[in-house]
Amino acid sequence: MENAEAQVQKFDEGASCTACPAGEFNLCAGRTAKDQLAALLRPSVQTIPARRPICRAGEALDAIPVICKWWAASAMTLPDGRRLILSILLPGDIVSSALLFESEIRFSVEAVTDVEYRMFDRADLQTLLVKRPHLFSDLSKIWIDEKNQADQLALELGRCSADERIARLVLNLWKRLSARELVQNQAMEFPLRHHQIADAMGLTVVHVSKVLSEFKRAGVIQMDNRSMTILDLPGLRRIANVR
Amino acid sequence: MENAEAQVQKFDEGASCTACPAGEFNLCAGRTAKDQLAALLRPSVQTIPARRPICRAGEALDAIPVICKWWAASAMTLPDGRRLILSILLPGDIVSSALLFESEIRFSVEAVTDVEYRMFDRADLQTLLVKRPHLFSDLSKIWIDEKNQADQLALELGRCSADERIARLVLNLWKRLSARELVQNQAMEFPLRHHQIADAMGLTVVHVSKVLSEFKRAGVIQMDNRSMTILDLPGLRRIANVR
DNA sequence: CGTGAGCTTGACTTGTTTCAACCAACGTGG
DNA sequence: CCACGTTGGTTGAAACAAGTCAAGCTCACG
Repeated sequence: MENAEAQVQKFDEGASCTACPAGEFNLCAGRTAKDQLAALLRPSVQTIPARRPICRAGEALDAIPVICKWWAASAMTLPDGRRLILSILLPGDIVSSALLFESEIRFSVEAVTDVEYRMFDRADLQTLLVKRPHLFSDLSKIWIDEKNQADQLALELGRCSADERIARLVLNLWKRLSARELVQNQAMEFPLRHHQIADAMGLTVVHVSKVLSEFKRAGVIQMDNRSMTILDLPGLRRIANVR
Repeated sequence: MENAEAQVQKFDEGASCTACPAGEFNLCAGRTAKDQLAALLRPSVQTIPARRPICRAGEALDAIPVICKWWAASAMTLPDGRRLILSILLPGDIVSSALLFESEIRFSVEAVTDVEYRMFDRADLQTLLVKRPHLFSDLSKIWIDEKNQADQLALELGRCSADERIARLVLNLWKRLSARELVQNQAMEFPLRHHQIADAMGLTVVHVSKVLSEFKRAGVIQMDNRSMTILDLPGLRRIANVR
C-alpha cells in the first residue's frame, strides 16, 4: 500500500474535495468550507485496524463518522447471518448522512483496511447548518446521491449476472478512486477480500474467485498484492454492459 | 375492487396519516398539517389509467406527485430493457422526496391500477418548508425511510431466495396497507400482476407463478379477483424468515 | 513450526431461467 | 353475438448459472 501518504495528503489538502465529481461530497465543498468545518468542529480523529467494526447496527451515535484514510464498508445482516455490503466507503465519504437527523445507525460499518476516520458531532453540524443555510444544497446532493447509489445497487442485484455485477463493482470503485486522484495509469489499490466482494454483490466467495480468475485469464484485469490494474477498460465495460 | 371508496375516504379524511406508523409519511403529519398543505398549495389532481406511465426517468418535473388513490410503482431500467421495480407506491406515498431538491427524476413511475395523484409544486413546498421549519423533522423522517426501504430491498435481492423475497413482499404490502386501514381480516386488494411481482423481486414471471401456486397449495395465502387473503400469517412469516 | 485466513479448483447439486405449449378472461370490431 | 387478438396465468421439460462441498495450496504471523 505504497500511496498511503498520497491518500492522507489528498484528504488533508482538500484535494479530494475539489477533485470530486458532481454529486460526490466529502464533507467539504471546496477547500474553504472544509477548513471552516475542521476549525469549527474540531472532529476527533480515530484509527481502527482492518476487519474491526467501527459501529454496529442499532447503535446510537452522537457523532457522524467520515472516512479519512483507506477503506471501510457498511453492511446489513439478516438474523441468520447472511450479510450484504451496502456501500464501500472511500476517503472523504460520510458513513451515513441519516445520522444528521437520527442517532440510531441502521447498518454496521467495518474497516476494510486499517482506517482513519473523524467523528463530527451531530449537534455541532446541525448548528453549523442553521448558521450557513447554503450548506443545505450540498447536503441534499449527498442525500440524493446516497439514495441513487442504493437504487443502483438494487437494480444490479436484482437484474445483473455475476459477471456484470463484479465488473460494475470494479468500474464503480475505479471511477470513485479516479475522482480522488487515487488511480495511476489504470492501477488502483484494491484491498477488498473475495469474501467482501461476494457480500457486496450477493454472491459466494467461490464464485467470485471463479469470475475474477476468468477476468484475469481473459486479460481484462490484473491483480497483485492488493492492487488492481484494468488492462482492457472497453472490455470490462462490455462485460459490465454499460454505456 | 370493492373498497375504492374506502381508499378515497381514508386519504381525504387524513385517516391514512394519523394511522401511519413511525417512519411512514403522507405529506401530512396529522390532519391539520394536511389541511394546511391542501389549502396553501392547491395541488392539481390528476388521474391516469392502469399501466400508463406517470413520468419517465430523466424527465424534469416542477411538481412532486403524491399518490392519492390506488397503486403505482417506481422502476429503473437497464439499457437492454431489464427492469426493477424499486417501490410499490400506495395511497399517501410521495413518489420521490428527492424531487424537493432536484427537478430531474431518476426513475420512471407508472400506474399499477387506475391511479389518482396530486402534483405539489416544488417552489411552493420549498417556501412552505422555510415558513414552517418544524416540517424539516417530518421531511428527514421520509428521507430516512426511503433510504431504509432501498437498503432493505438490496439486502433481499442480494441474499434471499425467491420464496423469501415473495413472502417478504406480501408481508411488506400487508403491513403498509394495515397501517392505512385497508386490510379487513387478513384480506387486501392485490392488483399486482405476476409480471410486476417479478420485476419487484428480481425474478421471472414463470417462477413467480410457481412460487405463488406453491403458497396457495400449502394453504398460506388465497387469491381471487385481484385480492389476497393471508390464511396462515405465522407460516408466511416462517417462509419469509422474519422475526 | 504450526495455525488459520484467504484463494483456487474440480465435481456435483440446486434454484431459477428459458422455452414452449396451452388455457382463460377480456375487449374490440365486424 | 360471435370471431378474434391480446394479455395474463399455468405447467412441464430442459438448460444453465450459481451454490455447495471438499481438498489442497500459499502466505502471514505468533
